Amino acid sequence: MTSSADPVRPATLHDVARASGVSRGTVSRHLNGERYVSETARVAIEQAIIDVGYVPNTAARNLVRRRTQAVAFIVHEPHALFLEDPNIAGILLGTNTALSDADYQMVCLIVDSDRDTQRVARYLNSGFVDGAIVVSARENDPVSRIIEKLRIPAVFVGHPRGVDAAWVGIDNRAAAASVTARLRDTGRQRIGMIAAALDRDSGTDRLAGFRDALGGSFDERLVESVPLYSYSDGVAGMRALLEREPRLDGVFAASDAVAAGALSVLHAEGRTVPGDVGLVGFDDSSWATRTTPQLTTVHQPAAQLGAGAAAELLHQIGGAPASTEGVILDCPVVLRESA
Amino acid sequence: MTSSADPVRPATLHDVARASGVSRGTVSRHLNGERYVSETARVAIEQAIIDVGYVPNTAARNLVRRRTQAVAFIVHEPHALFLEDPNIAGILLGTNTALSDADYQMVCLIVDSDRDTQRVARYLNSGFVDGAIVVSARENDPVSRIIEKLRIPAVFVGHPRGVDAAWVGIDNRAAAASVTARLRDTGRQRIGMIAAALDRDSGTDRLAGFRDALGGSFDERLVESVPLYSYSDGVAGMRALLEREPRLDGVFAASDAVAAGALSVLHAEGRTVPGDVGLVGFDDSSWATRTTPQLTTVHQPAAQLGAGAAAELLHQIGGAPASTEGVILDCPVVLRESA
DNA sequence: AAGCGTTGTGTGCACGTTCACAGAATCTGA
DNA sequence: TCAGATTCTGTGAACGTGCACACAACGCTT
Repeated sequence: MTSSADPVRPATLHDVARASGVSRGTVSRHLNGERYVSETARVAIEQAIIDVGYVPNTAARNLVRRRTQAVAFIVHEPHALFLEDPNIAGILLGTNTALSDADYQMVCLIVDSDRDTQRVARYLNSGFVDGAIVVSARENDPVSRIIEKLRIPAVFVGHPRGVDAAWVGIDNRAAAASVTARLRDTGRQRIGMIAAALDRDSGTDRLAGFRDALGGSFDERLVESVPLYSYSDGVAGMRALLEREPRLDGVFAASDAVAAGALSVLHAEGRTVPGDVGLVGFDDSSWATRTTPQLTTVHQPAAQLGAGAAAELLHQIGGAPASTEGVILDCPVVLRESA
Repeated sequence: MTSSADPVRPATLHDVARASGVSRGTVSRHLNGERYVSETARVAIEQAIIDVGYVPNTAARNLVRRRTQAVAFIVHEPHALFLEDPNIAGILLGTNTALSDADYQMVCLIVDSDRDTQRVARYLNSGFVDGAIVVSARENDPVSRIIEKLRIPAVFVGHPRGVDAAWVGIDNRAAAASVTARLRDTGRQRIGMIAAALDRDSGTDRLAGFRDALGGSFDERLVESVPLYSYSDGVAGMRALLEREPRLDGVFAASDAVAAGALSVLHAEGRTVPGDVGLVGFDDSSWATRTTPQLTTVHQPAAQLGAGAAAELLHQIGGAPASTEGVILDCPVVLRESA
C-alpha cells in the first residue's frame, strides 16, 4: 500500500518523521538500532516507513559516516584466465558470501592493463570502498604499490614478495613438496615438472617445493616453464618435456588445468597414466575429477581463502591493525588415480 | 610531492580552491569539464590538485547528483553452478569491460536464497546503483518482480517469460534446431536429448528447438530432463537415456558440460563417438575443445551478451526508454569431431 | 521537596559536492 | 563612450543523513 506520495522524489527521513509524528533524530536512532526509543514511537515509525516507502539514501549515509559498506575485489589477471581459473571463481564466491553475511557489498575490478591500474587507483581513494581484497598480485605489482601508498585496509590472497600487507594463503611450497613426494614414493625415477606462472609467488613456490622434495636427484633439465596455469600451456609444456626426456615416468603439473593438458599429450603419445607415467596436479579444481584417470592433486580451499580474506578485511575496517603475519590454510594432498 | 596537509582528513574541494586562489565553483567547473574556466585558473587548479592530493569524494558527489556511476550485476544461480558455468564468467567479463570503458563500476550480487533476495531489493532502491544487469533469471523470479516494481533501469541477459523489460539474448530455439539438424543430416535415426534447466527460458527453448528439428519423428521417450547444465547431470542424464533406449545413435545435450558428462558415460559403456553415437552440445565453452573428440556445438557469444547488456543499460541510465523488444545475437553452429 | 540518574526527544550543524544565480570583467560594434 | 553580449567568477543554497548537545519527563533515593 505505497501511499500517493510524489513518485519522483523518494521518501526521506523527514517524510518518515512527519508521518509518524516524531522528529528526524528519533527515526534515525530507531534505524540505527540505538537505545532510547519508546515503544509508541517505535511502532509509529515502523508503520510510517512502510506507508511512505522509505529507503535510506546510501550516498547521504556514506557521506556523513565516511563508510560505504562496500569492498573492492581486485583481480589482476588477463581476462582469458579469469574465465579458466576455477580458483578465482571460488575465491570470489567465498568472499562474496562472507561479505554478504556482514551486509557488505562487493565491487569487482578486473585489472588487465595500465589503464585499468589507473582506474583502480582512482576508485580506491575516492572513498567508494572501505577496503580491498587483491587476488593474484605479482611481485612488484603496481596495484600493490598503490594500496601500500594509500594505506587503505587491504588483504591479499596469496603472498606476493615485497608487499608488506595482510594476507591469506596456502603453503604452496610445502604442498608442492608433498604431492611431488607422492611421485617419488611410488617409485618414479625420472620426475619432471611443468612449472607455470613464475612471475607469481605461487608459481615460484611450487617450483621450490618440487625441488625440495627431490633433493639431490633434482635435475634442472626436467623442469619446463610455461607462462600460465592453463590447459593449452600444459599441452605445450608436456610436449617440450617429452622431447627433452622421453624416459620420463613422473610429472608434477603446476595446476590441474596444466595437468589436464599434459594428460592429453601423454595419451596422444601412447603413454598410460598412471602405468607408464605418474601425474599429479595442483588445485583440486573441477578439472581433477573430469579427466580419465582422475588426478591426484593438492586440495586448495578457494572459498575459504576468499572468506578468510573477507573476515580479515572486515577486522581491519573495524579498526584492527593489519597483521602482516598472514594466515595459512591447510591444503592436503588428495589421492586419486593418476599417481 | 604530497604536501604536509593533515594526514587524517582528506583534501576537499575547499582546500583546492584555497591553494589555487579561486573559488569552489570554479574548481568544480574545471573538474566537470565545463566551459568558462580561464587558462590561468586552469593551470593553478591543476597544480593545486596535485599539491594537496585531492580526490573527489564519491559519496558527496553521488548525493547531490543522484547518480552513483555503479551498476549491479545480479546472478541468480546456486553458488556451485556459478563456479562451473563458463557462460556466466564470460558475461561478467563482457559487462565489466563495457562498464569500465564508460567509467562505471560493477557491483556483484549473487542470489542464492530468499535472504539474498531481500538484500538485493534493499540495495536496488537505496540508490547504491543506477541500474542492474540480471543474469539467468527464472520465470516468476522474485528478483525480476522487484525490478519491475522499482522501475529501475535494468537489462536482462536472456528472456524470461512474463518479464516486461529490456533484454539481450540468443535465439536458443533456432540454434537448438540447427544443431539438432546436424545429427539428423548425418544420418542418425534415434536421436535423444538431455534437456536441462527447464525452469529457465533457455532450457525450455532448447527443448522446443530440438522438437522443431525432429518434427514428426520426435519421440518424447527420448528426452531426459535434468535440473542443471552440469557435468554430473550430464552423466546422470546419459545413463537414464541409455537405459531407456540402448539403440540410441544421436544425442543433443543442452550444454557442453552436460555433453562432456554424457561423453564420459558413452565411453564407459564402450560406445565410440562419433562412430556409434553422434553427440552435440551447446555454448561452445572451453569444455567443447577439452573433450576427445571435440564437441560439435553452438557458439554462444557470452562476452558480447554481457557487453550488449551493459550498452543497453547505459542507454537507459542516460534517459532512453527501455526497449522491450530485445536484442538477439548470432550463435552459429560450430562443427567439430563429435557429430 | 530537593537532588539525581535514566530514558526519551527535538534541534542545529556538519559531511563535500553540484547547481542556480548574481555579479564582475572583458570584448564588440555603433 | 555607452549598451549589450560574452566570458569568467564567487556565493549561498540544497542533497539526506548521523551525531553532539540541550532539554523534558519520570522514577528513585535522601
